[in-house]
Amino acid sequence: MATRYDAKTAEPKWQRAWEEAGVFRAVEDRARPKFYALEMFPYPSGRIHMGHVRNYTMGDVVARYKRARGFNVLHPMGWDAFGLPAENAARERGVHPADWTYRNIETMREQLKSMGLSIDWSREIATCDPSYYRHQQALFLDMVAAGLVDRRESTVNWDPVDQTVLANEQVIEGRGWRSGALVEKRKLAQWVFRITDKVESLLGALDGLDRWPDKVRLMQENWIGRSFGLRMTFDMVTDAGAPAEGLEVYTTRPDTLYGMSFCAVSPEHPLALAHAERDPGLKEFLAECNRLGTSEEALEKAEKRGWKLPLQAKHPFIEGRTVPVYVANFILMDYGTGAIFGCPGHDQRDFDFARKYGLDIIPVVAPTEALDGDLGGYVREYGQRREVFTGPGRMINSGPFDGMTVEEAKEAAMSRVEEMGRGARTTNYRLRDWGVSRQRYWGCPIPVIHCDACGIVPVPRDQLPVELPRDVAFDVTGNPLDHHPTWKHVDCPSCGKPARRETDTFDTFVDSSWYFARFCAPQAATPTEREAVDYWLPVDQYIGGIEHAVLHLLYSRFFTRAMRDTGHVDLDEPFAGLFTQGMVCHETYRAADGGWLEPGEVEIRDGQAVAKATGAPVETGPAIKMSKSKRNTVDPEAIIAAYGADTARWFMLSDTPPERDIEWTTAGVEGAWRFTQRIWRTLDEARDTLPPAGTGVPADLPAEAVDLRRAAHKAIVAVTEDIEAFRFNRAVARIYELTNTLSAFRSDKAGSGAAVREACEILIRLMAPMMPHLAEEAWHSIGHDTLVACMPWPVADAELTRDDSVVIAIQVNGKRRGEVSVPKDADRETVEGAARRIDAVSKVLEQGEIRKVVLVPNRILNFVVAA
RNA sequence: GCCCCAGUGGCGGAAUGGUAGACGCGACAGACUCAAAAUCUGUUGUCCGCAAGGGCGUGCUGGUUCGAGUCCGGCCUGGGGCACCA
Repeated sequence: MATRYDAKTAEPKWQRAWEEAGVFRAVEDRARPKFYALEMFPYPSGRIHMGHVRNYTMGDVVARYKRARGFNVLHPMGWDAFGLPAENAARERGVHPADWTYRNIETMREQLKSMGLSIDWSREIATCDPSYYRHQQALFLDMVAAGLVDRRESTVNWDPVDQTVLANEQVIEGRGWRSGALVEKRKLAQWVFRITDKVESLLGALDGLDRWPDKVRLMQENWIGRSFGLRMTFDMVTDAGAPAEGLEVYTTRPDTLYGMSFCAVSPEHPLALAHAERDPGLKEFLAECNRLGTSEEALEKAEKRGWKLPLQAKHPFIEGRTVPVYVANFILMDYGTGAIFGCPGHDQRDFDFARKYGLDIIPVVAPTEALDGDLGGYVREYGQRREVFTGPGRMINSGPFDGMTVEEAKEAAMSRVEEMGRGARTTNYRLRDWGVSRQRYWGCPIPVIHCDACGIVPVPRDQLPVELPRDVAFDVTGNPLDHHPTWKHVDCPSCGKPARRETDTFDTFVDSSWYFARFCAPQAATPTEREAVDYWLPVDQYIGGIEHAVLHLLYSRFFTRAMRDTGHVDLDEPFAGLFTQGMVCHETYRAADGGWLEPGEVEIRDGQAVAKATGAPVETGPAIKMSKSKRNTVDPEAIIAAYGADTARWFMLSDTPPERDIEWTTAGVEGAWRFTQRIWRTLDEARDTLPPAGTGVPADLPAEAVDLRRAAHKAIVAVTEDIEAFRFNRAVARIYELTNTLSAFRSDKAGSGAAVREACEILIRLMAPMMPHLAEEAWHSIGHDTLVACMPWPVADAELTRDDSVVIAIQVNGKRRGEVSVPKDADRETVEGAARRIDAVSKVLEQGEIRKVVLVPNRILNFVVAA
């Protein structure tokens, strides 16, 4: 009889058994309810990391659990395989991006398989494979035909290190999200997806995503940034009094029009550019603004600067009133019209600007306190304040609007401007169209041809895929495709004359915006197979990191809509359920010289962390996200080799709620490993007393055995609820409880063998989604020749999960004074009588008069006593 | 600056407005052992007490309630998101 569970031999054995039985192969079956479980697919960077282990463990628990619940489960895996690191590897190590990528995929596939995931590997896809990206090219052509794509000359964020365009979403604090380089602005023709065409749908449908975290929905809402306001045009005159072209502004505070004391335009505004032609000082000012760009906003946070134009804007409501017009560094060209009117009374930036340039500060909204008090004094002192009033109140200094609320005044002002024919109510969005052109080699080629005679010509369908050439040079900056001697030279499909291929490739977010649909029929000759996607989509449970809360998830939602428009799917929302898991963290270790040490290089001697090699003391830092730069990573492969996959999986699920960050600790892993052994030992010890597999539970059991059954059946209810609610840490605690109960039970108790067998089998099946290999080994060891992976989820017997008696807490004035055990649903008299027999209770009751007795059935009894 | 979220033992964390601290880690004590490891048993919020028992305890502070970790107001701290967004 084995006394130790040997993961090293058991895990590969059961992985082979699952594979040979084809347990996880998904086949459409309309007779059964489907469940599509998906984790965000990995970028093949080289090796899996602990974040992957956590992500895929959670997904695997869900997939295995749903399978046991009778669902036809699709649980695929693929590779987000295009991207910059492959090209960097080519530059740095001379290895071809394709070779580097496919080699990494090989390695990582084996690593993932060693985790024992219930993946249907027959559906594996890699986005860098022509068999995938040819369909992406076809989708693009369909989207062009459907009017969802534009080619636009636009100002783009240019990453000078990566030599590529970045989406606004990819610019973080003014720096490229991958390179970290300061981003510059450039004009470039590029392809854009018209995501703003779908903005109302993308925003409105968020409400229906009730199985998404509120946080993610809120982040998407903020990203889309809808606001309601007014576009209006001011008449303009030159300082000399000559008429000039009108200025269109956007405002969300038309109620404050009477407080207007200046207008301002963005440094990129045509008006600013036009005046700069004649004004060298302005030109220099614009250059300075441009240098600041979108970056370092913190540096210049307080510094609001303007340049006065020789123009005046006429107030639309006040005859004869004009205000100066500035170019100001805080106006964004991309938002609204790139021009504003300033009301320093009720906007902090306008206020700061007005103070700096000595402009009028006119309060036009007053809070109730001011209205009730000395309003004149309030107005006189307003300009001396440091902060403006932006709250609700009533209008002052505003002619016909005086006395209105802010909301009423907004309506009134907008109506009046509209009646005057000077403007219209509009809805404005922060969201901008999605530029997808990248000057990269290792991406999906954009399937168009530029012809001098015909313009832009789509590549004919029968010529897809446009394949990447293999022979490219990486020792040049910019796009290697552009430098290829022959690839871009083709004949125009339309007129036959020499023409040029588009050498830009797609943003890799395009690749990941539809892969979930491709998994439904990965071999299909068309991008999707309608039968398959209609059956499998939407993804029922999607799991990934919060870092994709905006970009990937918003793009995928857009793409699904675009695929519906082009007939490839018949739904709007790709992910019915979303879960965002926390990061995996670890302590950091720093040597005296400032260098970081890996966890494996550090040990504790006499309570002090020291470097193993030198014995020198090491400074221990707080647990932060595992990263190569801080060297606080732990290699999953080493952990799996040392402890087994089940231990790693169990650790990932224990203790910490899945949405929070988890700290990886050696003690924790060892604890998880000890538990696998403990389960094995417990089952091992019970085994000899068990009746044969398949033996039913007799009706006449000893009382202790009935208690054991109760514990087991209650565990079914609890674990089921916890898995359904993504509370894996609690499910784990329930399994500990059941194990404790089982190991404390004297299994030789006459006549209770069947109950012990039942409890063992329940324990094995409840832990199977989390520790699948151990479960199979244990299942086999107690006499089964089936696979747990194919067993249905245990069903709790309601008779056994119901309690006949309950313990009720007795309180006096809300303070706990004792407890009584009474039959379930006992009436007030019974409970109160039992409570009065408790000394501690009766003693206190004697000291005062009972005013009230509150009974919460089966929970609590509270005497309210007056002293 | 604005918008979210979170503050509970030594630690990770439990707790439909109803017995705060489940479960795990760590620690301590004991058993087994020549010894250690492993394993098993017990204790483990804090203070007073030999004990029985009692006082105090969920960041701070008010409130609602018979009853608040949970709900409401104000504050403090930490984390995340957005940001010259008109």
